[in-house]
Amino acid sequence: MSDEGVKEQEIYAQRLEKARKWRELGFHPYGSGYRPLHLASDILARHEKDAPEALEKSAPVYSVAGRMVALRSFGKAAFIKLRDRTGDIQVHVKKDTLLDAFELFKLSDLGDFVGVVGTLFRSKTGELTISATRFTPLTKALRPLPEKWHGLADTEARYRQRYLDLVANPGVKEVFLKRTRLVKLIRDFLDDRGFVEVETPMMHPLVSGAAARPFTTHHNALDIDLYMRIAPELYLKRLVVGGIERVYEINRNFRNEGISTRHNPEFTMLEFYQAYATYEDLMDLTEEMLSEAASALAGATRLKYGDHELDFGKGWKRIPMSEAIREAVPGLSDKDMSDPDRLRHELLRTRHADAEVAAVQQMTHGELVGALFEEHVEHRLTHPTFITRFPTAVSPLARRNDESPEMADRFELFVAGREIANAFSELNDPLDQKERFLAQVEAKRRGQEETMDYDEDYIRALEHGMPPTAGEGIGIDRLAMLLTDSPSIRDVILFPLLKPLPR
RNA sequence: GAGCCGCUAGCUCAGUCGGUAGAGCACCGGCCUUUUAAGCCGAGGGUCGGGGGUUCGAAUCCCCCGCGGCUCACCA
Repeated sequence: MSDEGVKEQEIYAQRLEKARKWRELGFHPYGSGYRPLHLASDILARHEKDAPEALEKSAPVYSVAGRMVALRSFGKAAFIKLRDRTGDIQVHVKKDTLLDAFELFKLSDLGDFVGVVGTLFRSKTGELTISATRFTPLTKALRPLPEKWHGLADTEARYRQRYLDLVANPGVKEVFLKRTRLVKLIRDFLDDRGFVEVETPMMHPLVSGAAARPFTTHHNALDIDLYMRIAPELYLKRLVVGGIERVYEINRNFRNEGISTRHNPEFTMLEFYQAYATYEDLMDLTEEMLSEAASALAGATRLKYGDHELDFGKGWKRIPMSEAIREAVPGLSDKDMSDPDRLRHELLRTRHADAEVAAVQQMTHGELVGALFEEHVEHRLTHPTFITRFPTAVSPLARRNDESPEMADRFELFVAGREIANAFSELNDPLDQKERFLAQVEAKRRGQEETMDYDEDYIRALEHGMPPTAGEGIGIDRLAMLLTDSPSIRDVILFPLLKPLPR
């Protein structure tokens, strides 16, 4: 506490002193067992239409408890606002009515938790208000709340001290409640369709399921290094092999990469797998699931996200990646798309730095297509759009297309210029999967960091037979961003990773 | 990892040309028994992110560092 200003220490000491006086008067400043009988929003709803005279006649008695979030004092009387989990309700305290208990009120501060019993009336301005006949101190807050009008604006403080952000900034709680409703809605949607929710390991002996750099950890008793999972994919597909034909998991993935407004090192992913389905079936399913989510959470299938208006109404565009690129880059013909040199030339028009040119020179055909897509198409996909037909080279777990084996039966869903979902018909041919793993191992040997390990047991599982299956991953945080109009992933993660403060 | 912007009282922010620190809220004291950011009077509160430099004099100009935000890169 040595880094605090003199004033904050003073406030702290003053409030400690008030807590001591509460004790003297027989009230534990950190007591327990107090049970309020009513909730703020229930009371307000029940008497919404009651006229002042009617209330005066019936004089209903209510008992509430909450944090004191506003205080307007007149010396021998005051209006305070109590906040419980449902909302705020105004309380009027008067010396005449409270008698000795008025002393308890005078020893309370903004931020304290108190319990109040009293009769409901309408104040002069018409607001439903409880006139306190009993006032019970419950918890003394030793530190002051942030400024009442502007709230807590400092972004870093908001993330580091989310508890204050939640108290001081209206709307923050709403965002997180919406996120919770989103997850519940997805669970219900999948459960209704016969999917089974499971939990698979977060600590993996191998790096698998995605192209990403992992966190490493260590198990002491076994004396082995483990990787925090970057994706649950291979475990979930083992379960399909085992007969859980529809399976899903909503859980954290960990990727040891940069942090940005769209990236947190740990993020929540929905992954689901459905036997006897194709990636095309999953486009239908995704469309249904997300348009339902949008209507339920945002109230409509059209919703505002930043400067965009997004239309989640059904009938989303489905367009092969190479076609999307040709639309965006007028000079490219269908034939050009299969000519790596032509694509390389196209990419070099915008990349001039030595390192960039060198990177382009090394790219495979599939990587060139991917790079062109990211450069010319991705950011323009505002409304939900399925991009299909990804190069097999960048889809090591996806099934080859029967007509063009160099392309995979895969799609990614883009909304507001961002990837929201990634899905494909699963590769269930163990021999092909073995080759793809070997190619990954070879890529790692060449120095590529984001590659998968060879997973022998997974091949073994496939050798026992996995039914034709399609699988999908949906980034829950990013979806929550869209549905809550949040500009940063940190606005939808309660405690995003921040650099620890020194000392 | 790179670029740009920011960091001043507990909170939200001013601070002019370089002249020695300000407001509102919060807090403390006084007045006030129907307020809605209550009001009126008074007081206290500062390592101006840290360090170094220029200068008679630095919150202000220069350099280094730290932390954060945004953009880019990597990625989902």
